Amino acid sequence: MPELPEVETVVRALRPQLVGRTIQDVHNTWPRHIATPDFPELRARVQGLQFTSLSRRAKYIVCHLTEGEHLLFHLKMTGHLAVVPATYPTDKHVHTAFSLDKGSELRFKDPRKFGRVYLVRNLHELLGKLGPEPLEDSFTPAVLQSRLQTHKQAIKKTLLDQTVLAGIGNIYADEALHEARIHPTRPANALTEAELVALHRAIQAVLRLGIAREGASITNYVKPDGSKGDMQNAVAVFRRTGMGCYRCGRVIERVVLGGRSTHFCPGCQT
DNA sequence: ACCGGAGCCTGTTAGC
DNA sequence: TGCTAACAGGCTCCGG
Repeated sequence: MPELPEVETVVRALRPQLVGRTIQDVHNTWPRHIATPDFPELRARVQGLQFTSLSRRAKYIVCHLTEGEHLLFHLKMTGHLAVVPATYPTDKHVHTAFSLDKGSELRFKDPRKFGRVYLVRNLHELLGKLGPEPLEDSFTPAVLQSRLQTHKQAIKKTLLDQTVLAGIGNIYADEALHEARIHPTRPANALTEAELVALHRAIQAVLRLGIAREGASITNYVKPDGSKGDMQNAVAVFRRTGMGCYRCGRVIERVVLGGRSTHFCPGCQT
């Protein structure tokens, strides 16, 4: 489900619902849902702790708790987080739930079971290898160039590497390359100066548009309240195979790169 | 060191 | 309609 804009949307929705809440208990029906530590230890360590703030790093949702603890969630493909009244009907795909004060519950459901929960004191252990955040001011065309120059593989594949750049996934990689008019199979370290500037601008533009439209509800993703985002109505190439390019009219093609569907316009991406 | 492919999972959809 | 195969927005591990 989620890439940077979707995860950012989730964080923004959960923040006012979680900050100030206290965790009273944790329930788990599928132990592997919790990556670290094991469930009994996680349960013991978070009981009584309070959410002090929420942030996002790459595609991780980071909950800062009292006592120096950090509760992280990765939604992977189909994860969904929501704060609901404890009396709200349950769903068979909720694998981990946090009972909060004031009768509410934070529920993590995930039909495909790829998503994970982490509890760490040291954030760097988990997040240290991630590349730069593409929407921060410090992310410049020169930074993009330095991140790409050691990668000769296809630019599409490189954009999905979270240690190169954080937060981009399959939708926004395809969209950014189309916006920048760059063919997805071009070697990452062979982009021209002008292309690097265009790609930098395109990455920021598509991610900002995705956030403004509260994410792309194409297959699974919905916001914490269950409603859809709007980015699916603004994509230029993603899952538009066989349809006309809005810019040049050529038919959008699909190829598989690094095992992932890749959509591009053969007319204006070179 | 790099690259492709399998694996993790279940649900939905496309095709016969 | 019903079965099967392909596919899914992520990421890690493994072997060549």
